[in-house]
Order: sequence, then C-alpha cells, then structure tokens
Amino acid sequence: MSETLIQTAVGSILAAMGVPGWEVRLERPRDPSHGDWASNVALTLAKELKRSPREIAEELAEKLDLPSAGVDRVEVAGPGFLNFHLSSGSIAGVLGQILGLDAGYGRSPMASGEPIMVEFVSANPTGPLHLGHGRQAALGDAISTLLEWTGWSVHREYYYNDAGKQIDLLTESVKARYHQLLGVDMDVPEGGYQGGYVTDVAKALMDEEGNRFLADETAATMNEIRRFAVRALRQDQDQDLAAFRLFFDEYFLESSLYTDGRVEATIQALEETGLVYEKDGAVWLRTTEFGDQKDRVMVRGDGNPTYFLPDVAYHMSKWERGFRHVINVQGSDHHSTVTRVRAGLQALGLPEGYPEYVLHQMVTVEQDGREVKFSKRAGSYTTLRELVDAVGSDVVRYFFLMRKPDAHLVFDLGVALDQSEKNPVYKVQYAHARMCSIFRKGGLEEEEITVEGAALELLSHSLERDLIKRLSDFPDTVQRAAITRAPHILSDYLEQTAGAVNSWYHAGNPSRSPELAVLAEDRGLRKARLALAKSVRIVLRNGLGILGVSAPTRMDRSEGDHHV
RNA sequence: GCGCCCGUAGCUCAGCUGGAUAGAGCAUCGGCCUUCUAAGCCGAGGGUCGCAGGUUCGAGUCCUGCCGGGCGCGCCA
Repeated sequence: MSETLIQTAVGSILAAMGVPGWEVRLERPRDPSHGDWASNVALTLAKELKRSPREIAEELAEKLDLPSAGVDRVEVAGPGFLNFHLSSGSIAGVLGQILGLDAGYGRSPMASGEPIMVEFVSANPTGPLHLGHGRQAALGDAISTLLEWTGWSVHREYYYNDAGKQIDLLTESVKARYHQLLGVDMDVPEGGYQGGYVTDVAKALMDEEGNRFLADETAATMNEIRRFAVRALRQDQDQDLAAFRLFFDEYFLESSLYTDGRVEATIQALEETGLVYEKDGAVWLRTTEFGDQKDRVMVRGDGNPTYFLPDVAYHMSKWERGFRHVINVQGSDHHSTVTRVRAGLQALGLPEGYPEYVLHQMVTVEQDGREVKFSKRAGSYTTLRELVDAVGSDVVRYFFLMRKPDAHLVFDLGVALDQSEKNPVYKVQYAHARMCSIFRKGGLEEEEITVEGAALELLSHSLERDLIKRLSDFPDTVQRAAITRAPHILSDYLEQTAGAVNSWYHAGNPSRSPELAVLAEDRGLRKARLALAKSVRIVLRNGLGILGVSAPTRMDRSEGDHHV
C-alpha cells in the first residue's frame, strides 16, 4: 500500500520528465538508515536521459509530493539511490487492511482461477513412503496451496504405478514370503523387495486366504496375490499420507491407461509421427530429435511397453483433461525422465517445456553430525512415518520446506526434537501462541479488536515499524514463493518475522516487558498495539497454514502433535 | 566421458529479475529473571562468496574454463 503510493507519486514526476511508464522498483534496504523503501530508478534512467544518476535523483527528491506519497522525508544516497522514510501513519495503515482481510490477507488474484495440476509423491505401491516422498509431499502440497493463494484452481494428483515390472517383482516377493511362512522354501527373487513389510503383507495374505495359493503358479493366482499386495500397500501408504495430513483430488492409476486403451492409442499416435523405428527387436522413438541424449525404447523385445510409454500416455491425459499448466514434483534422481517425457509429448504436438518440473535433492537425517537410519519397517531406508512418529508432522513438514528444492536437505534430528525456540518451527508457533495469550490474558475477544479508535501513528518505535513493514511484505512474499515454486521463501520469512515479533514483545525493558504490547496507558496506543498483535497472529497463522503446519493458540509441552 | 544440481561464517543454509558496508539460525563468548511464556530477550566475535578469467558505472548473482561434491546416463521406475 505504502509502496503503490510512492510509485504513483514518482511515476507522475517521471511522466513530466518525458519518461512515462518507466518502471519504478522499490526494495527494502538492508540498512535501516536507508529508509523504509529504496529505489534505483535514477540509476536505471541515467542512460536514457543522458544525465548523471545523482542529478536525476536530486530532481525526483525535490519534486516529490511527500504527503501524498505517505513519506516523511526522502534522501538521495550513494550513486543515486532514493531512500524513502515513511510516516508512521503510512506504515501502520496496513494494519487496517490486515484485520479487514483476516484469513484472506496474503491472497492475490494473479491467475484468476486458471486450472493447474500439481502431481506429486506418486510412489509405486511397492513399499512404505520414504523421506524423499516426504519432501515431495511437503513441497507439492505447499506449492499447491501457494498457487491457490495466488488465484490458481489447483488439482492435486497422485499417480500410482500399479502396473509393470516392479509390481511383478513385488508380487513374486510376497509369494516367496508367503511360502516361507507356510514352511515351503522359496527365495525372494533377484532384485526383489526385502523389507519386513513384505513379510507383513504375506502374513496378512496367509491369515485371509489360508494356504490355497500354495504351489499354485497359475496366472489367476498371481493376479490375486498382486491385487492383494497392491491393495495392502496402498492402504499402508494412505496411512502414511494421512499421518502427514495430506489429501489428493485424484489418484490416477497407471493400470487404467492400459484398460482404457490409452497406451495403445499413444503407440499409434507416435507411429504416425514417423519418428518410430525398430532396432534389435525393440521399438524406439527418436527422442534425440527433441534434445534427448539418446533415443528411447518404447516397446521391449518381449512386446511389453517400457515405462516410457505409459508415462507419455499419462501426460497426454493431463493435457486432454484440460490442464495447460502442470507441475510435476519429483526427486532429482528421476531428472532424466524430464527430457524424455517432454520429447515424447513434443512428438505428439504438445508445446516444448510441457510439463513443468520441480526437482528436489535427497534427504538425509543427522544427529550430532552423524547420519541416522531408522529403517525398521523398510529394512534399507528410513520411512516417512518413522520420522513423523518421532518428531511430529508439523516439524517434518516445516523442515522439508526450509531449504530450496535444489539443495540437498540435511534433516537435523537434534534440532527437530528440541522443543525450545531453537527449533524454527516452534519459534514461529510460539510467536503465534504468544499473540493469542495476550488476548486470552487480557480477557479480550479477538473479534472485538479492530483499528477503530487505534492511534496507529503512535506505533513509531523502531521495533514496531520494523515488524509492521514485515507484515506488509507478506502478500508479496507469498507471490514470490508461488511464482518461483519455492516454499522456503515463505518459511524463511516466517522465521524472520517470528524473530521480529519476539523482539517487539520483549522490548522496552532490559528483562521482560510484555506490557509494551498490551498495557499501554493511552487507550489509542493500547488499541493500536492490540491491532498489531492481532495482525501478527493473522500473518503467522496464514503463513503456517500455507506450509501445512498448524498454528496452535497455546503451546504446552503435553499438547500438540510434537514428539512422543 | 556426457547431462542436471550444488560449492557463501565452525555447522546447516538464505541472498528476490546484477545494486549501497554479504545475512539468518545453530554453535561459541558476554550481559539480562523476588517469573502476567527465561520454552525467552539484548549484545559480541567469526567471510579471499571453490579457483581463474570475462561482460559494466556496479558481480555472491550473468558468460567461459578449471577444481571439488551429489544424482543420472537400462529393453528398471
């Protein structure tokens, strides 16, 4: 708000100087002595106007209509920066807006309801979800919510690879364990699934079906075992997802691509492109035509399609279902599929760069500088549920979102288990709970807190100004995080804001002085501070909500979903 | 060998489309409680932004080449 006032005021001067519509970018200076907003517009104009940046800046500063821009004073600094110092009233004006919008503060209608699909997790139903899936889950869900907050109509989708070779291997593995349980010697196949959960599935199969599958190699039996195993592991994953408070609009089954003929149709469509050829008994697609490093096999020598084909068919279905915008969240270990799938789609006439990908790096868990592995359920890897059980869903979600997707993520179990403010999740949640406790202890109904009669201009303490400026940056932060598909921008913001909240809350007295926040003698000031406290609560609650983390109104060690 | 990603404080990482003296958390050290949340607050130290060139008024940010690390390079997904 204060931003647009300045931009408008500067813009009208620029128009008079012969450069109408010149972009006036404002940024928050790092150094507080450089004011509340700074602009480099004079530097960018130097070439255009053939004048020195400082000279241009001087002219702008002189001609600026201070009151209408909400500015107390403006300075020219350095090579020609304009530093705007806002009036307290102008800064605090945003509080009325925050209280008015409340749960909607931070939303923006950038995309005006366009549909977009976010596909994430998409684990094979061959075992429990691992930490990579967890990171993907946290990322995909947060990106989805960020998109919703910026005006997209989001469709969350989970793709089940419930067909193909991996499922065959799972079936064989379950069969082997089933036989072992019934006292018949049988090896888990080469490259099969070794985790303890396979035996659990086999045991359930035995409990339910007895020994009727023993030594039965018929296709019908194998199908029954397959169906049983897939169902059991899907249920298992559903529980993992529920523990992580994750919900999808659609679960898309790979097997449906075969049953409804999409795979067959895709083969035909690709063949018509003339980019298909046979070699070594297999059918290939000339994906090198679209920048792939080598051509890819579509149909194996044994007549079965590779995963590539259903992948292309699946993504065609996204397009055909009307999604012109699709984001796939995947582990970077699958990054080679990106060019491949896109190439297949381009061959079929879809635009280059469809779909969009967010690739994330791996997750490792460390404690005291050493790698930790739980790996009880899966045998070889730590499962998502094990980690959620250990530290709680809020902590896991937040930690998975603290780093940019590109960066390898080290999950510090020591910090995660810590319930003090050293743990960034709790730091933010405590700041939120603290605001709630102000209202509770003051016996105030939150709805009664408004800017009515609040002397906002009295919120002139530097800590207050700083905090309010941060609050007014929230919508912009949400947009930036959404556009760059980078939730860490938001978690970073929340952490910084929580720090500013704590400083404000404890300011004024060398030890503790919450009365600064609530118990001002002056009624107008008291109201203003309450309005600020409520605004803080709104921003933190909205921000945490976007990240899929709860915003408790009070923090007790015994409560919440933190660790066991 | 080829492709993608990463290299910033002791550790884990930010740094928005190139902007002013490179930041945060943790760790370390030093101040604050006869408690309305000390589960906290305030302050300090700590850097050749992997290396070397280039582009320009200006480079952690863009380009090139090296060095180091991760991942991928299947008729597995």
